[in-house]
Amino acid sequence: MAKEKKEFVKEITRMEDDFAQWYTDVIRKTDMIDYSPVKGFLVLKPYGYALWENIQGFLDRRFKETGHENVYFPLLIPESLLNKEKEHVEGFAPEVAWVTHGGSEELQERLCIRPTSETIICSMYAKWLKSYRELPYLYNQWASVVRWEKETRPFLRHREFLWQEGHTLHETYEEAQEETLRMLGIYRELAEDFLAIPVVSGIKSDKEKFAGAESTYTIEALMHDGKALQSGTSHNLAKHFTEAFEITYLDRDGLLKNPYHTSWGSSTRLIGAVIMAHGDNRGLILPPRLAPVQVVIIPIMPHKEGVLEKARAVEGLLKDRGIRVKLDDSENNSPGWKFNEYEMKGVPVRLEIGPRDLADNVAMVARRDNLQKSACSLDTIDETIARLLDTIHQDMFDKALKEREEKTFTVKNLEELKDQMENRPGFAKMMWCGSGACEDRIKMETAATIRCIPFEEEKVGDCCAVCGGEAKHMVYVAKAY
RNA sequence: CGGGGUGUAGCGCAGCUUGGUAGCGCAUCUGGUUUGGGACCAGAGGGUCGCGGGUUCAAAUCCUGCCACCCCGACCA
Repeated sequence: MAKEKKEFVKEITRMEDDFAQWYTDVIRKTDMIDYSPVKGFLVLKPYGYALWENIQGFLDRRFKETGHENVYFPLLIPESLLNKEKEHVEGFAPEVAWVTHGGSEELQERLCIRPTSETIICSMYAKWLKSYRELPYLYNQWASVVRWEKETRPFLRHREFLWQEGHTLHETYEEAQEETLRMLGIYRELAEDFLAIPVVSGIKSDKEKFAGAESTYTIEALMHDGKALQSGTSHNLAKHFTEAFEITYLDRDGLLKNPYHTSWGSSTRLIGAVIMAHGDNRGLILPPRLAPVQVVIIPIMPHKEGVLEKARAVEGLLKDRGIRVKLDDSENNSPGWKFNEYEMKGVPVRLEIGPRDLADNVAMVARRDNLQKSACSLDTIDETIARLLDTIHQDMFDKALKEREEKTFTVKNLEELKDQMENRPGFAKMMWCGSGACEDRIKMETAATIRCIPFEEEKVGDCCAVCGGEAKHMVYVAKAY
């Protein structure tokens, strides 16, 4: 048996030598997903879906608070609609899936499975919008989209993923811009205040922006392996689509005008971000506000007298506080097995209650994030745990921020950038002249990309790190998922 | 699309060189003993050996065609 134990430890500690392997191991062992018979499509099992539900819950609440309503548009988009916005179709055409038959009949016009819904939504907005009095349109939809990716990875890139996409119309450019930034701000809140992942907010370069957008804003997070993950995007689409789809309204001045347009989205990819930004070699570490189970109580009951009753009482206390708690009183597995199981699944807090604790009127409290274990009086346990969950959130955020800072360097030229990307991957801060040519060179020579021009730029030099010309912006560069 | 590899029980694999009863570990089920860091004993169930063809008295094993999946090199939330 000692041998089995050793193998288990070996398997889960692969992170040091192979991050990708560690990532898929964690996902497999935590029973979040399964792989479908169709390549690139994922089955979300209860534990995986619960994570998404909690993300949905946070976003939906914030969307409603900012005046948005949920709607639903169809899965299939006629080819002619997809083709209306030129840049958009060029961007998405290579990766759309097509429906060509209805029953045994070949369709006259083939239908694409939405890779995103701008086109179908705009076609309906064109029909609906008449007057400036109806503006703004503030709609969001929860849906899944299909993009026929060549290479897939669980949560980070599949051919179908769950997401939300907001699509709004406004009277002025300024209003649309304000909306674009407001929604990016909500994504930042989600990442930092809910998932405990620090992010860099900023604007995408022209080459990296959404197909059909005037400008694209992003939040970028850094993973354990030094790669960046785009974790939410918000686009100011200006009139690109509203003109192409002839969305018009009669304004106060009696003139027919095209409204300004935004769209913004975030997806199940965020679950991948949580795994890769917080996990360790024992498995998942869930931030408390996301965790489907925040506290697991493991009764240790060689003789059972009183222990289970006390565990149930504690469960009740925590539930009354609104804490998501699970009492695992199954007798199939040993306490040791349960400890490992819930650590692997990332449950933030574990309570152990056994005869020894009962005698002292305490419970053992074990934190998942730093693996510390201490005794806690049963009299004040609900208060203690409630506070502890907030502490854990903050500590996880601080730790992730510290890690990001340790992986962020300023580079002065292409050589330094290349060196960083090869030897100590992470974010590089550098100056950039703004030219597409220099951007291409970065990508060609280092395989990294400009992640964004941050809102908070620092002047880390005077000239472009690539061409030496006059610098326009400071940018974050990294290899990306 | 080019290079390499793998298909055998739910999962992970051995067996193939040199053809001859389908095997191991985990998981599952039953009974019992256990329970403070992945418990133990005893028993049981579970297989078109990826698919098709060929050679042979006999094929998981040899030959052949096909299929699927994985890894490495060009696009992407």
